Amino acid sequence: MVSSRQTQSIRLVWEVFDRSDNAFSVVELVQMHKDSMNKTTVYRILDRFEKEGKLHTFLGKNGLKWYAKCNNCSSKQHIDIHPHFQCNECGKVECLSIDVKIPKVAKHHIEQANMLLLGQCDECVV
Amino acid sequence: MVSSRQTQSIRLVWEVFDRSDNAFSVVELVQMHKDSMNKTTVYRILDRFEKEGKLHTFLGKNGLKWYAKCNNCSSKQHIDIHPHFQCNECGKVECLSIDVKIPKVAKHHIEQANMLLLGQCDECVV
DNA sequence: TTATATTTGCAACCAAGTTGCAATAAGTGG
DNA sequence: CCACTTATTGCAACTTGGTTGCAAATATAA
Ligand SMILES: [Mn+2]
Ligand SMILES: [Mn+2]
Ligand SMILES: [Zn+2]
Ligand SMILES: [Zn+2]
Repeated sequence: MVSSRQTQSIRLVWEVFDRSDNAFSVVELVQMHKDSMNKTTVYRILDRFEKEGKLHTFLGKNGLKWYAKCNNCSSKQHIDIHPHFQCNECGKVECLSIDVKIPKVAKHHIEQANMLLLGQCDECVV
Repeated sequence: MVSSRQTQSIRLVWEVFDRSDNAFSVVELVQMHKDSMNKTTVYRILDRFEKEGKLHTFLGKNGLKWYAKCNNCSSKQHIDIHPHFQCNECGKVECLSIDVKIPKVAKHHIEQANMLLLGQCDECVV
């Protein structure tokens, strides 16, 4: 279901993404809002933002869910599919605006390619 | 820790992989051995096989852990890194022997690229 | 066959995520 | 400004995948 009311909690969660272009894990998001709302609420709001095309999600290296702002997506479709990077040192996650060409596989129909790059980020690289 | 004894349980878990080139989720593996061993044992044996370079693991579309046979890996290193495919219809997972060239990202050091392709497998494609 | 160290079972635990339902609070119209 | 309707939230309980500590079992070397 898509949000139809502008609540305090919705504003608070959105602010985090509005102020930064980083990706945030669901664990961070629950943690940073733990004094102002229930974790269920955080999960539900993130869910709605995704359905509305405001945020997109992907899985980090341990299968943890991450959220980041969308560009030009809508409740109709998510169009900004791109690879993500996660730093093995500090754990930070970034959206990468590079194109991955989807490989062809005989007799298969490929709909989507999820790519997660692992390594050291600009702050952790030696 | 690497196996130093050949037990019944170890033999049973290995047989599954020996008989097929499929990938198996940890959930399937626990399920199929539930009458002959404890789930903890399954987890521990899979763990050892990975450390020994007999199996490699990766995450499927819901963050679930999957295991598949290695080719020419050892306890020293896993060398057969490749993309995986998961069918959106039947859930089946396959190792793909295709090369993915690792993209360069400015100021980052990329160590590894995990790629998961999603779509319809040969049996589910229309 | 015995000794020893590895492996296993079990029960309890943990973390991420979900559900049902009652309470609360946006938004609407009067 | 007030009442009403219904979306949203809090809460507690639950589910699932995965881990841990420790005592019991068992593979192997002597
Ligand atoms: Mn992204
Ligand atoms: Mn594989
Ligand atoms: Zn870093
Ligand atoms: Zn299929």
